[in-house]
Amino acid sequence: MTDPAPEPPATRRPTMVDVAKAAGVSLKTVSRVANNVATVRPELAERVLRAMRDLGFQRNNAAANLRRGQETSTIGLIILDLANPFYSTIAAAAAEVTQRHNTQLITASSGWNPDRERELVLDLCERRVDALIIVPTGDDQSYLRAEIDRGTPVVFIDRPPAGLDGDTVLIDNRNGARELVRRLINEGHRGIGVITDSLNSYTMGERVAGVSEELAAAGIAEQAHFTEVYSDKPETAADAVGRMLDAPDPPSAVFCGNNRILTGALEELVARRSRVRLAGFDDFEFAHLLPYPVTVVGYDTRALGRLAAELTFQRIRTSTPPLTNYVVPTYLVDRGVDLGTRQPAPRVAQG
Amino acid sequence: MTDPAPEPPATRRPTMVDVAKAAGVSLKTVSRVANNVATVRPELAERVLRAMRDLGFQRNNAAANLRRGQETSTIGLIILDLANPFYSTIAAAAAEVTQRHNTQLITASSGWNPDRERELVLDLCERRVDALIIVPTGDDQSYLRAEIDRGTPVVFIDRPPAGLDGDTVLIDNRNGARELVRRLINEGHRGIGVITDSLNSYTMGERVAGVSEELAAAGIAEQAHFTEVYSDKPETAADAVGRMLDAPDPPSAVFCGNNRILTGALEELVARRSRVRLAGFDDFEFAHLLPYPVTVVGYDTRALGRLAAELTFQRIRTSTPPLTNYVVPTYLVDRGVDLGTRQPAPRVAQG
DNA sequence: CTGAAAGCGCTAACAA
DNA sequence: TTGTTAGCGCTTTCAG
Repeated sequence: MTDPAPEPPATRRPTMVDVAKAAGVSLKTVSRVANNVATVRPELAERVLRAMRDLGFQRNNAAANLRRGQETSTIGLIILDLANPFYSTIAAAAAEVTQRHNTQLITASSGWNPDRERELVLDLCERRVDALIIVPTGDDQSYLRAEIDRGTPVVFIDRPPAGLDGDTVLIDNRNGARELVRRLINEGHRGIGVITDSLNSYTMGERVAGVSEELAAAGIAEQAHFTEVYSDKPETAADAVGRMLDAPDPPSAVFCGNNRILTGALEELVARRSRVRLAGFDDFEFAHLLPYPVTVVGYDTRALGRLAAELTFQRIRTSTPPLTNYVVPTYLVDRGVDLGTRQPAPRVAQG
Repeated sequence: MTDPAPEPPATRRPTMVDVAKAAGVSLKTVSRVANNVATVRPELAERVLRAMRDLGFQRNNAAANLRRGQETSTIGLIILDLANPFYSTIAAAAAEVTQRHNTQLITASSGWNPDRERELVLDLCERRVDALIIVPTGDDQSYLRAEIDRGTPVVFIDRPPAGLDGDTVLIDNRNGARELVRRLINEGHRGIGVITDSLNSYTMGERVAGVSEELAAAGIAEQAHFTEVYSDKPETAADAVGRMLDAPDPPSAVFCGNNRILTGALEELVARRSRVRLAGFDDFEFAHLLPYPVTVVGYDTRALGRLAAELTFQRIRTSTPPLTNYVVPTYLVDRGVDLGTRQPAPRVAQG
């Protein structure tokens, strides 16, 4: 009357107990083999390995980590937007480092939303990531205090945290801006237009501060035209440049705070067949093919991700050393194609 | 003589037991509160929540999942290279969908290495991801059979798997190529140059097949010049175009298999101040600013990631429906700036 | 060298 | 409504 114990459903994953049964050894021996403990008789080990292969055994790492204490071999990376090449480059560089440490990276985008950032931090902490790398947004990261005290290394990247000290890896925005403006000044420009987006962000604030410092040093601060655009659509920047050029005392050079503004401005200059000097922040993949000569501030984006990840592993190893702050240097590059003065009205394809 | 039991070290994370003790309730009540089970007296729940806040409690999700069975709320995404905007766009779109499902995405790059792909799959399976989304590389994904049978949904993206059937989300490469070639033919071109990289990849194979079909349909297959380049450096493509144009019977139009080849070819055409018709695959962010008119085959890259992720959740919900194969359509777009014939020798900045 | 028992932090049964 | 007990799959004592 009693049926034999039904076989476990085909879908169930084999556990170490199953492997032990199949190999005719104890659970512990299987565990030892799985962890490459040397003190197992080769013959037994062989039998266990065979059983593992036959059953398609895959250790449940969550269970192993649970018992073992910590070390999930997972790091959380919170960036602003993975669709943005700047951040995806950072993510790729960081992933390359974590990969070498047999650690996976969980990359999530906060989308410039501080609440979302907090949610993500919480979620990642509940997954017990070994460390966090964060591009902070908003003006308060003090909520991380508790987590850091609990021993989770946190490294900030691209922007420093607010309301809290922490390890950082930043770009030398201020110096980059200064160098670029110095270059324009050396070329003889005096009336310089400056187009930025919201100065609320640390990044843009630093860049503008660099511009201002250099203009002040040259004593030509009053001849500058500062404009802030409130949308990252290229047309907005195009309009801004247009207005500058149509003003009574137009600038002979324009500094753009980032590459979106730069390309927007460029479209306007191309359309006007202008020869105004164009320069700005951020190098990018096809910048050398822009249809207008530009000088841009470049930097090693990959270094940001790489340094942050390396610093992270350093912290995982030995905690509570002094705060570390890396600064990635910038350099100037000439990009774009100088096609000279042209006759036909240029056509800019829909973009 | 007996010291009092030492307090747990400050670093230890509080568990539900700690919370229960602090709130003066049982472990299970804490668990219920943590899981929003409604049947807890509000007053007790309040006490528990307070204790949680005071202790800074964060549930250990690994432990919860372990006990609960499956569902780690994690999906694995294996792409070829996160640093490539095509793949990071896919990752971003997929992440957006998983985020809505309260699921984190672990994105890893195989770097076109089939062994690495297998390692990553194994690692992700040991983490018990709920599903896998894979851009396959190499010519054998049959090793995934066992995993799929065990119930892990696997969706393939951009390329179909080999040695195995599976859900796929692909681009309509063949038709895109056909349409573009048809356009060139309609414009009157007969001698068409075709530059591709290694035809070993599914993607390029499909594109070239589309080109060939259309050329054959027009009866001008013999007038075509096919060239395969073996490096993805732009100069290689530039050289290839150069050789085509210097040949006895140069093409009047050139079809490039991807955007790296397209930009490489473009550099050569700009340098020669050529007016050869240029066209190719892949639209990209700043394509509308290329200093040369081009027509490219575009497609909704985000749709790839989005559809794959959505399909994945569908599969997690209800397994073993029939195989699904999405095909993302393509379209033609005109890009680049037509600056007409120009006088000064163009300067292409270092790139 | 091997195994039995305990327990990581949590949830699912089953009482009370 | 609340608590008790068992146990997820694994590793860690500690005996054999």
